[in-house]
Amino acid sequence: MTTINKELLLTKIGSRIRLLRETKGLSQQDLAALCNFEKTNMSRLEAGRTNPTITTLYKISQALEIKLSELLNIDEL
Amino acid sequence: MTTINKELLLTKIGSRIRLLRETKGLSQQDLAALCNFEKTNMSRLEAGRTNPTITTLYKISQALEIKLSELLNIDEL
DNA sequence: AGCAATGTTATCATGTATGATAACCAACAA
DNA sequence: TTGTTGGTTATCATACATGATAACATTGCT
Repeated sequence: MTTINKELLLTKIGSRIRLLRETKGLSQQDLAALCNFEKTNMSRLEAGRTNPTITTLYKISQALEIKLSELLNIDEL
Repeated sequence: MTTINKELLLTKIGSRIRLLRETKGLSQQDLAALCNFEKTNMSRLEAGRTNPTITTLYKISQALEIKLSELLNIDEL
């Protein structure tokens, strides 16, 4: 259980969202729409350029039809 | 996979943190110290009176020595 | 060539999370 | 009584997430 820094944490989560989104064949636009926000904000999230709140991540998990814990199921975290 | 409202989401997460904290025999003070913040902020979090960022939740998971996905492993979410 | 789709960055206003301090309550021990 | 521990709430300043718009680059299609 090694602690990683904030930047790495955020990029890992962003990459995880991107992976799951692409697996479902959705564009950033599509996923953003399902979450009721703009594609620009999805781009920012996936790039790890923001520190999302749990409600934002929950909206994404719902749009991806997975559990919140699955969205954040990243080996290193 | 039913969508719940924000307030319920936050109280469920707060309760989850409290449960895990008490299971480890830690006071709010103890856990807050491990996370490098004040006990008042831990109280606020557990009460669901704030919408935590993922970095805050990550700090807590590290302090509790569990994975982030385990911290958020709540049936309904 | 134009055009639509996809994704990115910059920027802004507004709301709110965080970090901190102080005041308070309850339970309990000295 | 006094002091300690555990927890709560109110409040404040500062930083930043969110929601939104605009501008831009690519790619691929017609």
